[in-house]
Amino acid sequence: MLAKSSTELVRQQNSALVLSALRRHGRLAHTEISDATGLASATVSAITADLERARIIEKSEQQAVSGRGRPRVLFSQRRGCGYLVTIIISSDSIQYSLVDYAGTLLDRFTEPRGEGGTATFLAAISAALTRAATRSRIDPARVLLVSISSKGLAHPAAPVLVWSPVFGAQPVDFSQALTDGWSAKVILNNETLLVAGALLEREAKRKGEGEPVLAALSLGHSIGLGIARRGGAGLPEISAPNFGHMLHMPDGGLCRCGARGCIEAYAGFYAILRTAFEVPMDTIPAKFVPIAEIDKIAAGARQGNRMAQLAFRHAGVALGNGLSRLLSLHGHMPVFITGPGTRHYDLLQAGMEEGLSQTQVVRLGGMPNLLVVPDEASLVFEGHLNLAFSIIDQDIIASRPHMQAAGE
Amino acid sequence: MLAKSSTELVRQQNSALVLSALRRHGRLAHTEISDATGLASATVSAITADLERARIIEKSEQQAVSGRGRPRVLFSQRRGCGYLVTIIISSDSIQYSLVDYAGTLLDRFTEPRGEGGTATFLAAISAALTRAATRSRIDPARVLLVSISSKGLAHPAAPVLVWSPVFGAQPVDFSQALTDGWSAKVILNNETLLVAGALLEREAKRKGEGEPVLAALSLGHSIGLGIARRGGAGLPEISAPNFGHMLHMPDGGLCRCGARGCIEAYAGFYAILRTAFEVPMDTIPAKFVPIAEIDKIAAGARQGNRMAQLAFRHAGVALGNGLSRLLSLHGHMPVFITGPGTRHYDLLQAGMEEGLSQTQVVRLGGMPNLLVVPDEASLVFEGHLNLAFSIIDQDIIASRPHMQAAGE
DNA sequence: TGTCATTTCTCGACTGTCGAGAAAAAAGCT
DNA sequence: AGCTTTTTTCTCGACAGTCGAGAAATGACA
Repeated sequence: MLAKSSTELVRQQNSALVLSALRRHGRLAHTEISDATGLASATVSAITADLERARIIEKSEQQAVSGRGRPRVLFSQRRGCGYLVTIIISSDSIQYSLVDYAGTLLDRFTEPRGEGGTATFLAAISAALTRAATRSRIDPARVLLVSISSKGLAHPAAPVLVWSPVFGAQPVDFSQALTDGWSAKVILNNETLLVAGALLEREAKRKGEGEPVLAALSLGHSIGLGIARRGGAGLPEISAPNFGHMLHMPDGGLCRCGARGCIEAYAGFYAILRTAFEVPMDTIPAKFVPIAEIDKIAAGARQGNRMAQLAFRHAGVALGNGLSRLLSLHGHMPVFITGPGTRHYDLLQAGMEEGLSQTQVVRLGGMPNLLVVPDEASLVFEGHLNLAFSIIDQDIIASRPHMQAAGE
Repeated sequence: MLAKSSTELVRQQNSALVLSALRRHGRLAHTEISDATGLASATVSAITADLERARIIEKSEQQAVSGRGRPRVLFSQRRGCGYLVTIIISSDSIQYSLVDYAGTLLDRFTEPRGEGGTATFLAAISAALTRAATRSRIDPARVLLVSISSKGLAHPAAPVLVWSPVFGAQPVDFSQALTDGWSAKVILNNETLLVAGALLEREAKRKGEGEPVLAALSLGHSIGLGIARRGGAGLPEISAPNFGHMLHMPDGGLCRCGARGCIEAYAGFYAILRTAFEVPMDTIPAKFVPIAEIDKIAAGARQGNRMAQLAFRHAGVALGNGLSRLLSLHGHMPVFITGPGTRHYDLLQAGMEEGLSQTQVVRLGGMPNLLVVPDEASLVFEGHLNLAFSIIDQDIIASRPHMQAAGE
């Protein structure tokens, strides 16, 4: 059933519009907000007055010199309105970032990922969270959101890691990482999903609207994929398919996940290693492969080593076949390739194109655009900020029963 | 960018809500509308008055006897408000249905699908359309929508068949089927997409809300798949992946589409025939296989014929592998199986489960629910009506600049 | 014939957007 | 210095929409 609408929802929607304009462009004057949102000047006045009264935005100190005329008054988010913590979990370390409501980074530190089970893992995160808050003298209750990303499969609704390279099928419930005094909402997303979201936003900024849909493919020890789509209402929809463990080849090579024939079992770093050294395909894969090892194989391949070349070719074909299936099931879209594996994209490319070219969608719609974007780390953080602040803004607006007097 | 909102959009949204309630339940009284939509009684009064003035709905003649109290006044769509034509294209025939705005079937006839190219094909449709209109003495200008379905790949935006079993990659633009005097919008959708939409609606009616997402799989000469999802705003999102021609096996059997290794080349009727009779896999597939032929093979399989059994098993594995990839890329969901091929589901089932069981998503999330729903034809028509009327209602509401006086 | 139960309709309060013009405030000009 | 110009912000009244409460309508029932 559809949802009913009312005048109050109109105000909510338009307030969200103003906040998102502020997010996208940072510090805007009254007229600029009006231009960016399409709202009438009078409406912008009403909304900014409300938001200012509610201490969500504030008139900026520094005024933009605009030449003649009445000087502009710039609005921006009130920094102290709330805080965000992002946690980026990678195979060997965990990076914590504390960000204020205006989007500026206040603190960042990285801790090695310890040994042990999920309990000690969660305890370590819990401790790090408290450390982050106390170090910047911030009351944990004022942290509105903790945004976590990891490789692996996240539960669609709850902040639970359903499968991960490290803990396997043992679920990790991150909501347990919040101790007393914390009231933040916790979200967990696949890392490459955030990359896709960030790329969609970047493209939209670069050229008006940009791609309506795109995929991000992360190449590394494991294989990740995210899809971002500009939905009907204008807000982006992002999803993280389980691409790395999609079936590539029935009864194929053994994968870390325990299944056989996953894409990752052909295109992950450990798989490239396995093929290059002619280790049997049913060998339990290496837990961790230093990137230097892969670089060595790549160097060999570039110098003519047949098995090394074959390893990359097989990886490319697995990726290409997988992408062809992606296009079959999700429609045509450009693919942005990122992650440490992009260093050896030259060795993968031919195989990928071979793996793609056979399917009907590619024969009809042509080869998809394959673009390499090496700097994965900044994309992940960008994706965190995009997603987290859109949720925070939404929550803040929705949680105010009636704007009315908030006192001054 | 988000869209701005305004009070007028609120009215549009709520009018649509009222109309959709009327669609779903048929003939409703003031209070019932209020209950179904959640709108205040006064609001329902305002909206129904508007819609009545605009001659979109009308007070029904027959009154429901409700016991004591002021008698209820039932509203329903005004039949003459507009008309809908649905065209269901199958491999050997084309079925035309004329439906009035209230959803009642006025006329239906089926014509054999002639020989010849796209031009004669379109001309035949054009002629049939005019015939449908004149036979019921309806001005073609009052047909608001022509909703077409076919197997194959439809263009996401325009009513163009990008690939079809009959015409191959030669595009068919159905908007050319409208001659002078017709002003209807034309939409084209994959047949199985409509099935998925109909199933989603059925499930929602059966139990509150029902499945949030489901897939429909159609088994026949070709293989079709549709996905229906209850979206964030409550309105269903449906999509038709190119499942039948997704890659099953690299360098595999030759498919009708010209590619190799498509799922259809293993699970379509012609593929079952090919395997059962041990015809080489690179043989150009049969244009058309009578269902009796498949029934014969199935009977043989049930009596122990090894090759016949193998044919169905291979088909099942291809479908199962394909579905496992669907779940990997779209998340877990139940699969409703329909089409003439369901008659032999008993022979396919084991292979499908084998093909599904290997992948990580299935190992983690369990085997998806596989449900057989044989009556495909009524699902297709139901899907046409659901989709068409939601579009028609939307258009009607949006196209009225300002309700105001519409005269009496 | 009068009362009752139930539904529909109407009124006033409230919230929201919009366009137009008034007010503000700095730069430029004489 | 004082006036004009220019640009931005603010304010006011008109208009559209929803909602709750209560009035009006109307057939059933005693």
